[in-house]
Amino acid sequence: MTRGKAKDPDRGVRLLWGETEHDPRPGLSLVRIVRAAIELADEEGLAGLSMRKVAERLGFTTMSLYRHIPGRDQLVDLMRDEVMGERPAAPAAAGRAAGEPVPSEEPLGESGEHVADERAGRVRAEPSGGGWRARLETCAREGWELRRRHPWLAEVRGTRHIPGPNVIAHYEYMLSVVADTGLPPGEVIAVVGLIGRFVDAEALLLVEVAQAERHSGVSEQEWWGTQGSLFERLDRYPTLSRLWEAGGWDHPEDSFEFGLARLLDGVELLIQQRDETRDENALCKECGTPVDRAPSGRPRAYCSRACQQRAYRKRRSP
Amino acid sequence: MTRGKAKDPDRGVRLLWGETEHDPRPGLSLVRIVRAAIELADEEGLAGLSMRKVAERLGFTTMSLYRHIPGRDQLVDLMRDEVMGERPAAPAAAGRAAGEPVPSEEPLGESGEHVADERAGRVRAEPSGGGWRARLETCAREGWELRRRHPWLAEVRGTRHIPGPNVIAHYEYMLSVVADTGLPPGEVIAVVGLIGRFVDAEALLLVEVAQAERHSGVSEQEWWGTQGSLFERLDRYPTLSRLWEAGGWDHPEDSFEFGLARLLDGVELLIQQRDETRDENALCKECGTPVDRAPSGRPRAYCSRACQQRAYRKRRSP
DNA sequence: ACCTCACTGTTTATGGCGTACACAATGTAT
DNA sequence: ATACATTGTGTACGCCATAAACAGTGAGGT
Repeated sequence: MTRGKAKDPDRGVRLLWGETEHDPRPGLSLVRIVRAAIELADEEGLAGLSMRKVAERLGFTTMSLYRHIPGRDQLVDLMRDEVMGERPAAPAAAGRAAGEPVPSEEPLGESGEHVADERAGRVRAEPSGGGWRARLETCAREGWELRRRHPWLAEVRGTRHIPGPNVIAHYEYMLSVVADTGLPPGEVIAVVGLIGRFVDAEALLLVEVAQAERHSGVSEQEWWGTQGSLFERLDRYPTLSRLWEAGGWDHPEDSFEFGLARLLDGVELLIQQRDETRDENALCKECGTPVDRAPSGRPRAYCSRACQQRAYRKRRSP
Repeated sequence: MTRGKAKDPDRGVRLLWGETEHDPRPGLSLVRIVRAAIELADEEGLAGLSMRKVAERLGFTTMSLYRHIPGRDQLVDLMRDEVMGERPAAPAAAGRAAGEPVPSEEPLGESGEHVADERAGRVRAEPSGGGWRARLETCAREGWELRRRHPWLAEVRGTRHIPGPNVIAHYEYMLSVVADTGLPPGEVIAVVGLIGRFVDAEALLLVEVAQAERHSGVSEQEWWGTQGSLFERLDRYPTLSRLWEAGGWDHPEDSFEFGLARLLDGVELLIQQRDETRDENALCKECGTPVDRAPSGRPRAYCSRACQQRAYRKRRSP
């Protein structure tokens, strides 16, 4: 894979961000290829996605695809951005980033004001109440939901995938949610990355199970049953055996829900810590110099008795 | 991949758990193949690991490998277990699970008491002070370290890899560490899985960067620089721009350290909650019946005023 | 000594993959 | 009408895993 050279390195960007030339003519077109590829990947997974099969599904030869797309990698980028444009559940109108839904060919929703000169990807409709935690959780859940519809999304690996408008819109929104917490920039980015990678990792787990079941014809349980002689050897591991007998594997936690809760808890703790630190490093309300924090007790508002007194006098007789 | 049928489903288990037949004869052997494969994967990644190249490296034909190993998948299983047997940093002697280091051919360490009838994998030397958190963190760090030595380890995907003795020993140890916290079985397993998947996901990130750099010859920075026209389009995303200008990407957090800290914080919180719950569900100190928890305030020690009074009298005049 | 047989390595072949390259058909601009 | 850009096709290359048939080699039994 990815053996092709980049004769025109900008081609990938333009395909994703360029105005969609939706010609109703017969024959191949970018969107048709992308659509067919998504269908195929939905059915057979990303490993089952091949240029040959996409072409077959469209009734063309393999090489015809290359007249529209530089190669397989760019096709995947386009597929990713396409599905990221699907609305999560309730349809949403334009947002603050000059939005207009991007799903090509037919926006499917009622057309709002057209901006059309540049695509900016689908963005969230409104802040949609709740604190950062509820919103971040919703983001994670929508990502999870999306990956249940399009499992291959979690299989997309590699760091050099060009983000399209919809991918960026998602990213922008998540960043804005976390940025509202007042965390420093580096940590905002880290939190968003952490959550995103978590969702992907968990989704990948499910994909792998499904994939193995599909193309082996044997369910996960049955398959492990086949490896009977393995389990006999596990008796000598005390913790393993104890947990097994306690039914730990019979009633497993939902690993997505469990992990998400732990992760959000961890982030919440970080935010609390930062808040405290900020308070402790607060400036004197009177003179502006930094207040040194006390080892315990209520954080001080003034740097010295003198300032405290000055402020008191001001309050009494302004 | 994985197109071979399982004529002998137990073969995989026996290869991993069977006594190592280390024949010093010339020619091929299981261990030689596994060693060569590990070298190759260390250099070229799991995607670069092919039966052809392994055979070439050993000076045999491709098909000769199949006389010793059912297929590529099983080879990967064997490689995984092999490297899991490497000692983390300080060499460790036998543990409680009838340990003996498994790294085949030559154990490399000073031989302790031989048990030898069955392999049980390398296990930790001792509880090695510190609470669950320090120990779990050490586990994660060792996993991280191992994946830096053998990056392909993170690339091993799929749910149907048979664990060998060393893999199981690691798992057993992590389970025991978390089990010590008193969490219910399902949650113990969930925590260990969560941490494990996190380490893998983060390691995979690095692998992907390195891999892309290696076989494209262009560094990550340079490559993204090539996509210049992308960044021009990102100006209209407010949060993205703000974080960019604030230098969020210039001084990024160490995503492994950051994520691990959040994760452990989240787990710690869970454990605290469970402890409180346990206290709240504590039994009456006098009569033993469960105490119903109050919505707020100090948890009650007695189920009723009557029991509280009885206990008080006992204390006064025993 | 001879035959048998298991073990080990080789040769050949099949079907899959991404894509480079030369060629053909078609519609548009000059 | 001619030149040209666009679009689709056919062939070919090198890579992958592995199935199947074949060949050499040494051990055991007769």
